[in-house]
Amino acid sequence: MKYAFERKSPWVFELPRKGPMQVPLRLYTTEGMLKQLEEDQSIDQLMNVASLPGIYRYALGMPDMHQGFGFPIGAVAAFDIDSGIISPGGVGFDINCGVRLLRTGLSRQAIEDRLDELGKRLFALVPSGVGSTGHRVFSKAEMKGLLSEGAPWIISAGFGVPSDQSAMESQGHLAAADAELVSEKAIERGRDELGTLGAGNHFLEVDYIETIYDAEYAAAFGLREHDIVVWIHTGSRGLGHQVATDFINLFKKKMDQYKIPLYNHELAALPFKTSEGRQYFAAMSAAANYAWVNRQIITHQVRTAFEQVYPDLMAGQSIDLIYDVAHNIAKEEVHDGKKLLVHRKGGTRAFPAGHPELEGPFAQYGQPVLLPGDMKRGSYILVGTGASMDETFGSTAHGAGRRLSRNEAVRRYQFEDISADMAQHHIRLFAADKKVAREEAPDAYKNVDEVVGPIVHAGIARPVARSRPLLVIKG
DNA sequence: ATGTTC
Repeated sequence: MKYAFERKSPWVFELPRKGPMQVPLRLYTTEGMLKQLEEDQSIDQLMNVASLPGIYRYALGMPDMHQGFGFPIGAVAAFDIDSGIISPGGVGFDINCGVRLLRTGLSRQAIEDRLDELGKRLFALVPSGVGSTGHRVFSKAEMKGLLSEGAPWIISAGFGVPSDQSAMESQGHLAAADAELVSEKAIERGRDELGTLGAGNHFLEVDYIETIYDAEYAAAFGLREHDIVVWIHTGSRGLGHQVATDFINLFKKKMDQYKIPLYNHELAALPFKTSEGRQYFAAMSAAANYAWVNRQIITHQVRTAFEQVYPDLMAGQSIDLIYDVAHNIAKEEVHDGKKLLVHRKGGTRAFPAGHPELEGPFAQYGQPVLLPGDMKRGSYILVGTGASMDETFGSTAHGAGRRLSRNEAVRRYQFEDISADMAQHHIRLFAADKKVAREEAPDAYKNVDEVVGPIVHAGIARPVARSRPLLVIKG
């Protein structure tokens, strides 16, 4: 073992602070997955995060952790609001990359005969792939509106129903957003990309509920065995990427001035309470609003596809949003009675019942935690717990997490083999780009069952249900 | 992740 981790429990491993580290690292994982982490730079990256000013308690790694830009993916770090930093690399390039889950109320058996047609309609109505553009271009004035207001803006424009908004983290908008701090270049990149999936790990999936782990919570979230659900995973596209690029460049220039140590050239950070820190937070919030609008337009397109393909079944039937989570974001939250800036980079909020930020049924049950796996082995729906508030700043993992780099996956897997293997499992794959599909080969990811293990055993989320794919649309 | 090397 290259690092001197102490085993706090079978699922929690701690690396004591040393050198410039202000706090220890704490990893929620297994012995086996911890060993794999030594093959990339993610532990060193998390040690750098633990060395940043104002970090509170520990730097957290989730079981899906792997190497990212400056800051690992599958990591959570909270900083004192007054003395701590904010880091664009701690949010990620795809600001408010996130996941939403829809329930259709239709059974697997009912939709099976027209699945191919559904796949084709979804593939046509939801543009995917690098550089994909949407069905309409938004004006600059419209961009300012949606960047400021988020999901409510696009729902008012007719894409969705008011009840959608109450099933979104932060109700689909961050009030700190300031559209004036999003560069012209970022706005220009974003005007024609709304309603598009993008590439990489982004996807649209039609799944069926395979297993219910908790009948009461499944019923509360409207999940029934064999029912069809739709997963949407995408973010803020080129706009968010441009905001991240703009502010990483600005931050790098200013670090010396604010005397923030640069442990790695990718890990730019500035005090939150500086004009630059606040500016990034306001621009990040606007990009987060854009991502919620993006997922909302895609939701509208999914509803349209189901209505077109199944007009008979959809008569009197609505497709409802179960929940929408952000997994690349920084938010002001209160933990241990302290105001903190929580960075979740590939981390899902997992607030429990009774949390003051939750409303409606979620106040009673806790928020749904949406944890997608790879495109063959399916995904989990969990629920937030009190232990996540006590231990992980109300957070858990965000997905299976990569096991292999994109390049390594392309070297190992051929498109035809992936497609044939998925067909064997009765999964139809619609891929905009064969190379991207090879990067996303199921075996390039950790086994989602193995990733969920430490979460469930440590109690930082509770399992509610598991779904398996039938149709996969990939960028 | 990304108008996939501004």
